[in-house]
Amino acid sequence: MSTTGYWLPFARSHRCGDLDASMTGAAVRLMGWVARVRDLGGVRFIELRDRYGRVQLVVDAAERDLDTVTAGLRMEDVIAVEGTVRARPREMVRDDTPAGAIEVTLSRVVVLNRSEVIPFNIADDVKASEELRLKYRYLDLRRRPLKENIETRHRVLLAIRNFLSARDFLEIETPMLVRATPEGARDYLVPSRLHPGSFYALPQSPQLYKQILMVAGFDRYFQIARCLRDEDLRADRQPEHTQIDIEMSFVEEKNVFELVEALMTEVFRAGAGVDIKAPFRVMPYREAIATYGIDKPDLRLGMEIRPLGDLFAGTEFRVIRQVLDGGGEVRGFVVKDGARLVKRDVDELESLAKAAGAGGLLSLRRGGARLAGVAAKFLGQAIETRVIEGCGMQEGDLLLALVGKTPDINVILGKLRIDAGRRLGLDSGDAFEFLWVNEFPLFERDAQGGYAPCHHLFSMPFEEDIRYLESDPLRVRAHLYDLVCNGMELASGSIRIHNRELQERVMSVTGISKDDAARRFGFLLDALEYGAPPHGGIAPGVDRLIMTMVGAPSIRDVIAFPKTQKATSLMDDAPSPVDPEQLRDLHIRIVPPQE
RNA sequence: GGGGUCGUAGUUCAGUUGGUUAGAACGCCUGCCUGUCACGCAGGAGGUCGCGAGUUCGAGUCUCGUCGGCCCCGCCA
Repeated sequence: MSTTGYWLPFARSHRCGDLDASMTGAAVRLMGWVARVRDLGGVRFIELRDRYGRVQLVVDAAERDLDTVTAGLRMEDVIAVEGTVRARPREMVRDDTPAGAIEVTLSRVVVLNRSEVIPFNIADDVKASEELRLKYRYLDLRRRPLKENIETRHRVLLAIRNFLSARDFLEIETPMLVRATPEGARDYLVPSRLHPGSFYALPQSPQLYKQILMVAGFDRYFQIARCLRDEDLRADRQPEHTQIDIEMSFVEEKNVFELVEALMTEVFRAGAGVDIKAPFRVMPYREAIATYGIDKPDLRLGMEIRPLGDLFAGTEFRVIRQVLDGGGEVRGFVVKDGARLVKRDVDELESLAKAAGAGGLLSLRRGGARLAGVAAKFLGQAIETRVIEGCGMQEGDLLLALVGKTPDINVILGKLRIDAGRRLGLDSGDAFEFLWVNEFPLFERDAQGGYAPCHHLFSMPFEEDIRYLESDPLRVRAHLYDLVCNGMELASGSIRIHNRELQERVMSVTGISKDDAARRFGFLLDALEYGAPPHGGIAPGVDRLIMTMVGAPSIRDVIAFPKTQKATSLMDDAPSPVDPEQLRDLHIRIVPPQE
């Protein structure tokens, strides 16, 4: 009988993960990778691993042929084995794995393929650098934590398709080669061979197409859509990400909320086996900024930011008095049991505040009936009592506060709050705190002093704010909403504009003339004139959803083949130079970067 | 575009004020070992100190540049 070969010697009867004590006595044919070899001389143990689990194989040295074949085995060799499941001797039973009570005695071993000496161990807690792991991604993906993330991702995508399909949503594919859009994120461009000098873009999102699908009468659409943006990367940003693109006709904001709440409930059950609480809390943008200094607050942290001016009123402390007299504010938040923050933590928080533009950081700790801290001696018992009571400070609680102008100090306080929460470990744990943030402004100031869409151009303004479109654009709120979970923006959507005239007015606020609009978005504007129904939608990001669900620190942990921070793939070495002939076909000449 | 940080055997790391032949653990190879499960024991091989300049009698160590990984700001979802 052959002991090596590329062709399967027999059919697989079970997976390693199928075996447990109930299988004792069964004849099995397994295939998988050698995870470990323990050679005791007279007996050799081999741990066999496949996608489903691990099982221990046993070879007795007296079995000469088997001994010879297995003596040469190395980690990650691929083998096929035939054998019998038997109970382990009582004192050898392990209860940390399903197959811990049994082992397989072999009658045949075939080496299907050898492995080179592996560059790093296939262990749950890998020690190798991420650089190495990305180069050998196929080995990294054999590790259980990464494998389980990919499995979770599959279950989530399946649950999404089932959920939406059961509610009459149609999955419709939109093009990958689309028209370039200069505003918003930078496009990935694709040169056209048939049209020298012209380019397609890879889609940043299917936004325009899904709106046009609404005009086409597909009143419930979804797509598991890949979206591509040529922007710099972060721990939660990749050049291509996947979103669940959803659009509906004849709906209001609350209908979208209800749908997504039901979807998330289903998805967290399928993906993580967790029951989440719905409906989610809803908070206007203005309140999120005022209370948390950020539009995607992590509610797990608590520590709401509050105005403190009244509590400090009448203080002789110059730093505070001058700001209050000058129309500024004192704002801050209470760190529960802030004694857990040591002096170095507080010093680093102050550095963070100063780096963000604050003059300094007020830190006051309650000790008995008094406050302790650099500023405390300028306050006096009366004000200290007022602050302790007004903020509800318990023994050991720490008040962190800034003085200055809002919203500046609020944004800085928001950063301090997150940093303090991280130092206290409040951002870990298995809770999921969902939150809708809505009533976003339609516009924000852009770098040139003009107006840019806060989100995108197509969101419907509040009816009562439309009159400020031209006179005071920043005052215009829109039916724009984000779904936030644990400080992560999980989804973003809006009710869209379905009227050409209004759409053109909004565009013109951002500096897009009617002619520009017609040239660049003419197909959408035209479509709006042929019975476009009121519609709206949302797009939850799959990668961030899985990250949040499994607690992954990096988006790379939930994508099979991710890019590095410089947007390269270390495994296949993309991007790469191409042959001159390919460039000639595309009518492209390379201009080397200037020195 | 900017800031921070890391880069030394296959891997993870140590390496003193710049000084003889750059170490350890795991992995790998050889031998021994019949109940291991991070098996154990003995021995061995294995290095362009990311790359390039510079300073110096002498550079893993100091300086400059450069490449790459990661985190952050800008940007972006």
